[in-house]
Amino acid sequence: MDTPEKTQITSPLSKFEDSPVFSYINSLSPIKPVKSINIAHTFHSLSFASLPSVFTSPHVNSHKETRFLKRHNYADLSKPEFSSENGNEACNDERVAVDAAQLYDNSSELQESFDPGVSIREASVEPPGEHLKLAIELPRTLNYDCGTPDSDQTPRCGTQTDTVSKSDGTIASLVPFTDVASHKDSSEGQVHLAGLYKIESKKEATECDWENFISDSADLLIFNSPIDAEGFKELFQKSPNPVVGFCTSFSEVQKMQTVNPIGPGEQNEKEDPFTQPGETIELTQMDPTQDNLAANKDPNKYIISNPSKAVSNLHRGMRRRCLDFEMVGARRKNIEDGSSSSSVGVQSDEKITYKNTQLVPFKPSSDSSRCILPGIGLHLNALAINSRDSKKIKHETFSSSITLPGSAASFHSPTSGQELDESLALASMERDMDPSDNVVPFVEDFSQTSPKKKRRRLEGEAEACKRCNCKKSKCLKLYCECFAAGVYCIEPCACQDCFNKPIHEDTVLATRKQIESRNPLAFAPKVIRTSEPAPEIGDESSKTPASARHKRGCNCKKSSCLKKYCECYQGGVGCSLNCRCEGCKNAFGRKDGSASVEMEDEQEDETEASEKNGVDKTLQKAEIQNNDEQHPNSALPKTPLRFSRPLVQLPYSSKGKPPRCFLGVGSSSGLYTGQRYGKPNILRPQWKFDKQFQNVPEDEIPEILRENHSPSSGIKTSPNSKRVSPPQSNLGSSPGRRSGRKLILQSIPSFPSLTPQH
DNA sequence: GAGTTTGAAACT
DNA sequence: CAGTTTCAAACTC
Repeated sequence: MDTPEKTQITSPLSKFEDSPVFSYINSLSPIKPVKSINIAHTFHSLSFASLPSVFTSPHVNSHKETRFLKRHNYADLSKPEFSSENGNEACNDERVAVDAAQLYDNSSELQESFDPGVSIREASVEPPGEHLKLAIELPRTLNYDCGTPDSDQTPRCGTQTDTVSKSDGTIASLVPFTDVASHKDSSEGQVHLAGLYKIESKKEATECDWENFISDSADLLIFNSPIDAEGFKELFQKSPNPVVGFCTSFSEVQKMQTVNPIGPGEQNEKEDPFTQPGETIELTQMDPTQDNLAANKDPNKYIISNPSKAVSNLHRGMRRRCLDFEMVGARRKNIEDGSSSSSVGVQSDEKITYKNTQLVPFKPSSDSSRCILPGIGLHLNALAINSRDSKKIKHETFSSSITLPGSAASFHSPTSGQELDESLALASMERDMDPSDNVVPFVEDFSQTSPKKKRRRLEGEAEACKRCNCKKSKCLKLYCECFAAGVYCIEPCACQDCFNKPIHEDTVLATRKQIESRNPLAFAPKVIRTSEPAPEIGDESSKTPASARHKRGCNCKKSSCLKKYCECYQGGVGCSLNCRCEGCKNAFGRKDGSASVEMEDEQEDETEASEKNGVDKTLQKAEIQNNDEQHPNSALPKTPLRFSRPLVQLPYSSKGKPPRCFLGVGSSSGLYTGQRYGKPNILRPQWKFDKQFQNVPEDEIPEILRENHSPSSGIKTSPNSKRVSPPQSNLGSSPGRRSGRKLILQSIPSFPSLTPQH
């Protein structure tokens, strides 16, 4: 502990322990000093362990060591009994370790003190090196954590945490805890983790009822991130070392539950910056047996150990714009930063979980950008992972996660990618977007490796989300579909040097602002829809078939507006006067207004349904005419994304691409910001949803649109836009003017955008 | 899957 | 504001 208080306290304590008086007292007390305890491996030992922790003297260190030793011992010792007891001890040891960490300032002292106690136990079983190593590392890590203001000391250490957190403030607090612990292992769990507590009790009953434990823990874990939980499960199940003592496993489990990918040893290594390289090396060498430690030698790796890998993979998988919990993200961030505390950090996670289970849905944190959706699974935005990496990860695990609000956990089963896709799709389908929801669930296809393939695949499927393939734009320009849609790039994206990721949030937002400064409507939906038939839209537009129009109009020269090159066509809208296209043959409506399939339908139907139908018809016709990819709305029913809301309602089919999965984004900037921005505006990705006309009942119309802006008005506002001015500007200009007709930006209202958040 | 075409976006 | 370049999607083979 960096804190002087601790050090002060510790030193006296250590002195006290060292003092003959202390030894004398120990001899008198029914409880024997840790050393003796260690030998006995009995509950008493546990209680003792707690005591030393209080004192923070070398005993503490010994305990730490013992903990690790215990692990090994367990490994060596197949006996369940020992394991259970040891586990208890281990827990105690951990606590002790924590305490020691606080005291750790004098690492040398710890080591020294540590040696004797440890030697007794360990001598037989393990090489002292490990213990020393562990002891050293732990205290360091702990110290580190303590030093960091942010570090969640309490949460980090499941049972241990309590002691740790308390220790920060006062050592005394530790004492009671230790006492409790001494009585029962479970006591620790009680203090901090109810869920854990159960587990511990189970331990006693059976050494390794891991599955049960996992299942139990899973519940707890789910809230944090279902993925993690599963990952943990996998870890446990897969754990190559059955040997791992119960205690060890338990502690690990806790850590794992906490979502900390890094195992204890690993964590230590990460924290290594504090540790001296030489020491660490020695220790690792000392313990060749410990896979985790050895593997973890690489400080750069988040997770080395097998179990940790699974977890890490899972986390990596969750990449997308949305984060499960900020907490998680924060944690990860911390980890990345190196600030993350070791095992302690993990434990903290646990704590958070059980405490915050409620929180899970969503935290509006400062980091909000990451967390878009409440309850949405988080993609480790915090972790800056290259899309490439993610791809790699995919193979191992479902790289991308779907962030479904609420139930993310359910979806994150470590199943095959297809299953995930399906589950995701289902989830998305099941999940209706609440008007309040900022985020729109997006589903991604994990199975596909190449973006194109994915895209195509998804195209067929209404659900698919778009993925970009940017190579030079860094996904920070409107060229990038993801960026344009206001969403972060995700694993499936094949982009290179992508900056459109949560890690680069600042850059993304800055760029976004910059672009908006140039063109306020840059992120506005490209297609504007009118509730009523086109007449409003433009002079000619009135003739145009589609109720919706492209805000800027197209500029097609060669495609005759019959291919997706044409944004109007792509959006399923007819060309309007604003269009400068040549040889327009837009199936949805020619610029000259000649071909309007929809006109009739639209005129008749102002209602959503009617409009939709019209759209569908138009689309169908278009297909017929063009033989293009587009499918009529028929896809709609299939679309997983069908949202209760209008946003999603539009048939994606019109576009070859399914609407991209987007996170709900509030204002234009909002996509990235997500909830931060406060208003749960309906966000639509301009994206392809926009393009498709959506008839949105007024009710459904985003507040922004309703309240303020007639869409048209918004359009007009664009100062810069040459094109920006909507062709329908006439329409838009007067919201009230035309009977009830409303022009609505399908996509998220970008206008209020950027500013609100920051 | 690679290469071409296309038009929007960005730049000058 | 117009012209040019850049870019990535759409498309073709």
